[in-house]
Amino acid sequence: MAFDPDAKLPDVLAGGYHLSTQLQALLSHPLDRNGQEVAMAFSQELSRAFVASMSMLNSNNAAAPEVNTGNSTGVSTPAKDQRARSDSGEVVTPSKKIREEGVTSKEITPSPHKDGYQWRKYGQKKIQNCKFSRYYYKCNRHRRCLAKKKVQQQDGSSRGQQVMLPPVFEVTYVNEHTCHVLRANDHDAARMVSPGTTNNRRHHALAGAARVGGDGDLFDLFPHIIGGGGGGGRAEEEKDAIVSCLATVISGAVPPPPPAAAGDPAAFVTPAPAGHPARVVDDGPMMMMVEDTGFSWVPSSSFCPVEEAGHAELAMNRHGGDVHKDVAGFADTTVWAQHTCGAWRRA
DNA sequence: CGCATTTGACCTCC
DNA sequence: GGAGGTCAAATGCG
Repeated sequence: MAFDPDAKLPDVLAGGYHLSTQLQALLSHPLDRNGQEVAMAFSQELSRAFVASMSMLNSNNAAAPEVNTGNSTGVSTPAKDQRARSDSGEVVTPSKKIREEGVTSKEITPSPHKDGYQWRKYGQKKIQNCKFSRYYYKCNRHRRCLAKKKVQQQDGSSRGQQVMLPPVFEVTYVNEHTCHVLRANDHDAARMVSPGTTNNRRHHALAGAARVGGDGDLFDLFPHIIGGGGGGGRAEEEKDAIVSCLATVISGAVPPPPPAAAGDPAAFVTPAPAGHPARVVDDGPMMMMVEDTGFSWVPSSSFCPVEEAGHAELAMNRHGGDVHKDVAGFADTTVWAQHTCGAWRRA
């Protein structure tokens, strides 16, 4: 299957979804050599589908207003409107505070909370000419971390999709994360007082950050990955990671766990680095405290957790129920259906 | 009871 | 004065 360069995003995604279901069916049985080759072919097509999709998203982000400007499409932009569009278009007229602090980066993502950080919501604002409210978050990893982000859901209704697509969010990062240094200092200070006790260490970490999931968190596990906040190459890294992970999981012929029960939005499956218990800080509707081993922050194939998925199926337990996430989960509408921010919460 | 979220009020800028 | 951004008291949840 080749992807028509003129195909529309919904078509490509639908094709990718179809491929994934075929692949799942194929992988549900032990594979002989021939079966592996077929699976590899499927996986390659699947990779192309995702690359094509991301390429379309990126190109839309760069030029086309239909993805980037919410529900205001193609209208003239007087000065007043430019301000309203400042977070989604080329024209940015940030407030004094934002200007002083500086916008670090922007990205369009279906999973605005999957960036490896823990965020605390501190505000919500109805933005003029925007269908959805804007949400304001501060880094919750350290009280003194200056990093912030704004999350604005794009109006998907104008995209004319024929299949269900996840909502797209524009995430604007403001200020670099300083929590690494702050946390390191805290850890050093903790060691000075009482070296080598995890309880002490946990005590000095931010309460919300250290409380969940035992010792390690993403900083501890992947400090080289979760470096600065909102790096410029994030999208490219995501793409590479997705392609690499898909190729890896298929080439390894790792059969995925049984698909989640239909209609259960909380049921998704995730791979995880072996030996590193993944943590769901919050799987609530807002997905406030993230992160798990989601693809968003995995920068390179060298750290693809999927390689170990076969023996490290991750069970994230919360409220007595197991929550799983799979490599296919990022394309699974059941994931995004759970956290469309205010759109469905306030309907 | 502690913490996160909500939300109206307030501040600043244009 | 309107709009975006932030604050902080109120509220809800575990």
